[in-house]
Amino acid sequence: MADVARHAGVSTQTVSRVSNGLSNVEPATRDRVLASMRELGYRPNRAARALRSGQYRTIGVIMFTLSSFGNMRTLESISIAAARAGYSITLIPVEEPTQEHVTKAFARLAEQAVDGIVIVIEAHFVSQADVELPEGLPVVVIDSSERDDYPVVDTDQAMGAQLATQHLLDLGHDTVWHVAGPSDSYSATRREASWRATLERAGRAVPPVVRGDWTTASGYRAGIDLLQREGVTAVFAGNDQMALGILRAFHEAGRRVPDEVSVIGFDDMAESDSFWPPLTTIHQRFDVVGQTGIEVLVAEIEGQQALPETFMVETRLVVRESTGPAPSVRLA
Amino acid sequence: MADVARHAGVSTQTVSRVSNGLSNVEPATRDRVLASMRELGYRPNRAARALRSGQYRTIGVIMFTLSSFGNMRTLESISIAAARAGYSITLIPVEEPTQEHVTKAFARLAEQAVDGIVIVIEAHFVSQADVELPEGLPVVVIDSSERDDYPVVDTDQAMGAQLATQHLLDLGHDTVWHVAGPSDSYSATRREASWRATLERAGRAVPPVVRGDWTTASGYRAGIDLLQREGVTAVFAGNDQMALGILRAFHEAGRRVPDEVSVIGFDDMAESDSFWPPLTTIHQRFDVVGQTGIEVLVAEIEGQQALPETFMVETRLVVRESTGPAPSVRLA
DNA sequence: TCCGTTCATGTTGACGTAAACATGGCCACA
DNA sequence: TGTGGCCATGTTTACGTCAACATGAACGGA
Repeated sequence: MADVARHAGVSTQTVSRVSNGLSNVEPATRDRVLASMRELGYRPNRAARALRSGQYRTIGVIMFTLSSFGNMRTLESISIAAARAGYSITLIPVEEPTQEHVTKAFARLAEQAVDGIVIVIEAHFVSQADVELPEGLPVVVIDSSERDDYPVVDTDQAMGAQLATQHLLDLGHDTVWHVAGPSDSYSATRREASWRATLERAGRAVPPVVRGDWTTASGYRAGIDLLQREGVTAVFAGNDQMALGILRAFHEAGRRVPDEVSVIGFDDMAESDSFWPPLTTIHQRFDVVGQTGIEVLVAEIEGQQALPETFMVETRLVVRESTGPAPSVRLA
Repeated sequence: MADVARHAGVSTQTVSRVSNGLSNVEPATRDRVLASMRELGYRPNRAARALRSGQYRTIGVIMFTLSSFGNMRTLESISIAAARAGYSITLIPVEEPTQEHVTKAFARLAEQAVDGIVIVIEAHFVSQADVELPEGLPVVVIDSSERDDYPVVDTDQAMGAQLATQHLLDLGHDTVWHVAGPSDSYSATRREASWRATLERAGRAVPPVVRGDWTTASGYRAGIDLLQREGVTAVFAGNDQMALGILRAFHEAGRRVPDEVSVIGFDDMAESDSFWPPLTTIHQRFDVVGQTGIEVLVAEIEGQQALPETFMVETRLVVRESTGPAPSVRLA
């Protein structure tokens, strides 16, 4: 900066003003400084700027590494929304979904140079983690339980599960089986509870839950399990990957979808429309979730104390070809 | 820091020494300082540290937003490897794969506080982009053409395409059709060239290339195209997503896989083993690519000038159920 | 006992930037 | 013509940390 100032024949302060686009600089001076900056290849030093201003213009994102379609999409929209708001994204990965690694990740986070953080981690890990977030650091929590300490942005899981279950009931199925995600997952339990509530509200029998772990392999196992049960005509899978595994199990057994059994997923992965058959599913607006998260966080960083609040993002039913009328209805 | 020093009754320099784990501090003093740090909730200021040392301990990653399975996996392994090496990751997203957005992203990158950068972008965008990388900034390029200015880490695309093509020839197919990725993609053209070379080396006819754009939808269109051609018994898809689209087109037309036509993919997505039928494909070691990239970059940052060099990561054939003997062979 | 060495700890200054305050020229209005 | 105010620009200083040098106590060997 001093070099630029000397080269342009002005003071460093003037260079600083030009660099920050402040108003009160003579156009001629500004041009001279800009020319010198270009010529000397000047780049403002972020560290010095941050040290002086106390602002890093950086947001930390802590998440289970991009193992899932949803996380990946969320991260994508977070990073784009942050870039638009003039913030960088620092990624703090959690190597494995264990308490130990979550705690480690939060420790790394604590020594980061960030103005605020986005937490995209299963709630029970966060609460159990030996977390010492720097006081006063703005935080927003995504896809987790409601909290009274931080704002939360979440997909309306209950609405989605209800849409899925109701869709199948509307097609004439007596009841709907559910292949749920792991019981320690907040999303999984919310979807499961809403599925159950929807069945009960309709006065239907609630079949036992088949438990998976979000992977296609667990879906496949669940599918084999379901094949051995009587009267399974409709299955609501906790996510699209498990739905894919279920479809595979049904194919292998020669069980026709949707003629004999309907399958619905949750997420609407990019590939779901090309599954065989194309998967009826619940579309999640991960882009909206990420964007809203950043908006809330930036408001917290730049504005006043944001009130802890929960922002719900809607879901939408996408009907494709893996769901159809119940077999008995068809016969009638 | 001054508060901690006062509280512990030492100088700030001693606090600094404790904070950095330097050797020459009396154990009793160290404990006293640590206690004060804890009590006052002291966190070292990264900006000041970076300003003083000239090191940010941060690596920038510029990539087309996590649109593809491969990018996502690569980013995952990059972030974990970086964390292990004591570096943070700053993500610089490219909103859309256009020249304009790539240039914008590089502009943002230039004002980042990073010690080095990983470029995960199609080569032709990088060369055409109006890129002014800060001089002397260590760089590693992933999944791109060889360069003489920066080290490159790349999957051995040629080997993978050869494995795929040869696998189908070995099964008795007369030739192998190819659904390629976009012609401006470096990976796509390398796979295509290797497929062609393998066929020619075996003295087989080289069918016209069917062009896709990596998406399942384009694979579906390619599949419909292939259905109208004569003598298609083996298809090598440029990636698993297009393979999925092809499978769907074949299913809809009642063409049996692999009895009537074999399909092989490239990537080995997490879901590929649950496609119907489970997809034979080429497994890419994205984890190794990311990890190697960070190793090379960190060596460049911390060590001497790394010689520009290309690191090849091997691929591997994963045989599942979407490929089988050629129909004519079966009849014989 | 004296001097040199070692080691724990303290003092000073600089990294690059920008806020706060200072300066001096110019213009408008009385 | 004098005076007050505005505006472009300059000067000073502090942000938090750590390298370099300074200090002084303790200890060992002659």
